[in-house]
Amino acid sequence: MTGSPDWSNGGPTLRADARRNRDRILNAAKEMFAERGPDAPMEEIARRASVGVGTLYRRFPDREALLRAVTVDNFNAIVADGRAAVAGESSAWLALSRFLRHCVNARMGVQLLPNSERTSAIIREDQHAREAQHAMTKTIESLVNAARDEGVLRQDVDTGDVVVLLSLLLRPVHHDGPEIAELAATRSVTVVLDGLRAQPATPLPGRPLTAGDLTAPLTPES
Amino acid sequence: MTGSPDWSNGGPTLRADARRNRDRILNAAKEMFAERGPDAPMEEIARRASVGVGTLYRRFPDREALLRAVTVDNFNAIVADGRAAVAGESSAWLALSRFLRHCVNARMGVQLLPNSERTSAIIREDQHAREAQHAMTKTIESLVNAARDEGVLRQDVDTGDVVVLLSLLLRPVHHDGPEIAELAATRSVTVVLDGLRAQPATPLPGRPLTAGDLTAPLTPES
Amino acid sequence: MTGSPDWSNGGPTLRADARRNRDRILNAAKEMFAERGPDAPMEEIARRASVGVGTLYRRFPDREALLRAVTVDNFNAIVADGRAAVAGESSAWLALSRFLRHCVNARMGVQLLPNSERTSAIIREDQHAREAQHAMTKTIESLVNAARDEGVLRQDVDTGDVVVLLSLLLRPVHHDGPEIAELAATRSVTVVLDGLRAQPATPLPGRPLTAGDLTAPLTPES
Amino acid sequence: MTGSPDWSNGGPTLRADARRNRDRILNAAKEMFAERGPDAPMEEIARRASVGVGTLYRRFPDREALLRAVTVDNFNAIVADGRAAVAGESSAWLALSRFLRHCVNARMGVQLLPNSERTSAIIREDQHAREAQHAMTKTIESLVNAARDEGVLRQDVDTGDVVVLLSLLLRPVHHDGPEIAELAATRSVTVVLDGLRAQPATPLPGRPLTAGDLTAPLTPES
DNA sequence: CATGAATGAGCCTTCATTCAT
DNA sequence: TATGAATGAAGGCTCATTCAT
Repeated sequence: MTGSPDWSNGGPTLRADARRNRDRILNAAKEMFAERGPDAPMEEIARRASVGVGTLYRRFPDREALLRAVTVDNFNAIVADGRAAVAGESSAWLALSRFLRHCVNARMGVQLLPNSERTSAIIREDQHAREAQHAMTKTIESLVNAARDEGVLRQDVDTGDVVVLLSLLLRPVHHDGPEIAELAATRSVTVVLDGLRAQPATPLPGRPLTAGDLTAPLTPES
Repeated sequence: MTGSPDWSNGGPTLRADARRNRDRILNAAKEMFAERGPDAPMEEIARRASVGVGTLYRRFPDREALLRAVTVDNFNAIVADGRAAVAGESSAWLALSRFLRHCVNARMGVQLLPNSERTSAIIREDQHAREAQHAMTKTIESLVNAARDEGVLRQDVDTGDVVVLLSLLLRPVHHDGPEIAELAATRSVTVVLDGLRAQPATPLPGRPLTAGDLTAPLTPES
Repeated sequence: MTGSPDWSNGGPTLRADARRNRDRILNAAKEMFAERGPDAPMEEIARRASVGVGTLYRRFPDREALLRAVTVDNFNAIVADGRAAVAGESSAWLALSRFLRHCVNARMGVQLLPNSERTSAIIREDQHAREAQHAMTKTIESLVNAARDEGVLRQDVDTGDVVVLLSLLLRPVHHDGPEIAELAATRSVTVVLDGLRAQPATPLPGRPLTAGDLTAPLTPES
Repeated sequence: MTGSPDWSNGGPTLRADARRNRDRILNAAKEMFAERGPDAPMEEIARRASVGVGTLYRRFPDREALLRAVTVDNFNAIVADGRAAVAGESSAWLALSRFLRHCVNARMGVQLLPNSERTSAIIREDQHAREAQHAMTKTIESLVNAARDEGVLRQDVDTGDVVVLLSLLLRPVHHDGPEIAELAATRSVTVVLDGLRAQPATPLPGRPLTAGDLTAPLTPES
């Protein structure tokens, strides 16, 4: 949940308790998908949300719907992070950098991401998800453009490259303990950020990946 | 398959045709696991190997055994890559760099990796896998140490860090076409490699991750 | 609903609006059972009656109760048809004939009939239904007896035979369009009626089926 | 099963035991569908066939497939009955009459019939079923035409009318015991047959229903 | 009272594994 | 030994029924 207003999720305003259930389910699903992948048993998700399966299915007619909702919510969270980063930092590079670090720290363990096979399919077929993805891309795009214009981000990089790197950093990796996991995560982002700075040792091969290289165009209807 | 001699895989030397079957199955499994994850249906794996399920189960008593075999084979492949890199390059940094690039290009799409949750469990419980992982770690360790001693690899990095980054780079990401996939892969490694060079802009947080931080100690028996 | 007085249905006189709900539900159920069989989802029935499930369950404690009510109502409708036929026709044969035609036309598509397995069970166990069925049988019996006495209905036929044939004619049959359905229905009754006339070509096998052959005896209590 | 040769059912010749299982399942399904309708639990069907559910599903990928197979088999049985009737009787009317009686006696209790809603859908979408239905219609058509030409069957009747009446007669009706059931069945056919004879008292309304009125045209492919 | 949300039992279907051919 | 059939446990989903609002 991204603190988005009532009507952003379950259609026309839900009864208070129903709304609460919807949120619990969404959170449980997010965790479960992160831990055990997109095939995690529905019943376990329900159990973790302290809800009967029936309730889960009333809110999300099938697994696809649930995956869709989680995907959209993840995209929204990223957008929120991006905005917060811009608001809270003095330079574009610091904003971008804070943004990446925050995504990695916060979502450590999320498994439904930009660029998983399943996510692609979801986005391809769902208007809602397409919009959320578009918003996310736009957010990252403005972070990237600003940082590049500022001259700290290397010039041969574009939005798509950053999205790809973010995707990689968000993949759940298993570690033997929280301390190691924490270290691995923060050190990895740092290395990547250093690799993204100007004065690069190695020119990047090919051409910059743009936002459009990764996202389906946002069609009006469909 | 890594062209490793007979005895490295299926125990006591197999008859030629039996051996051929084992290999077909292993390859089919590798592809299948890469494409559809570690829960890919056994029957599909058998079909892709052009073999009956029965035959598959004769060779690998259950899914775990198959996963184990694929894991070991993947580790071995990495070792082979590492050795080839050392042999083929004039400096340690070039070797490390070629090694990472090669892993990423070759295994684009592999899904059973160092540091997936399942892989951890397999390694924890299988002597064979443990040895293969150990060999892999040793290989990477020597690449890393040499490159750092040489002064091109940043000093605040250790083997574990590189393993983690390699794990991330090996995650399968879905892209809309082979061209994008290719670009995304090579550009990502390049950014990471640049991030791994000396004269880093940002000191890495915490302490270097060592080989031991990521791998279970190699116990005599099990 | 057969315009029967208040007390014939929902027990002690219902408030006007409550009564209206009961009727809407009953009608919805009748249609639904006709179209999709006795297992039609309760929620759909409720929806068609423009009522919440809760309301449905307040009126009819479970599916059985609803089936019972529909069954009774169907029996009552048949009785009413029979009486109307007697009143409106000059000869007993014409009355019987009009009765059958009318049942078929009106109830084209009803699925809860005399002689479905489920109906049998309902009648066996419900005093109310038993009485309704008894009334229905009596009505048909008098039509049949009169027509036979008159000499137009063949002599080797009894009430049970007519009930069986009526049951068959009332089964819902699917047709590709309303015109075909209409033709099929009216032509079928006509053939059957011709088969029921005197001067039969073929003596009927066995013995006449009486009313009692088909209906449970009407026990005082239950 | 209609004693049809090996290859007429389960595709390329099945292993002997597999074939036996297929037949047991088909028979069990036929009985089950007859007794409890097309929603009868798959597990019960399997149990009655003394087979695991898995086996059932290996042979018939889903309920639809099973329904299809039973439908086709029922059509085939009717065709066989028709041919036997022609072969065994000296006049066309006797053949038609024996055909109807036999269908009714033999299939007393079958529930998947020409002209149930579900059957219509199956035929609409399955080439195989469409052919079987077509064969059935052809068979009945020749019986009907011959009998009408002979002058015993009433002239204002066509194939479609007979198919409709047969459909009605085949509906499963519940009776309190086998004796009553037997009587009801044979007496009903007899009445109908008498209604189908020439010198009808009542001209049939509308126009004769032809074969084409009831069956989808047999398209070359699908 | 009316409503619609929550619950959980039940049936459908898939697939890992075993076993007869 | 290779094959593919049979089995049954596990998980998806629906819907009858109960209960809080």
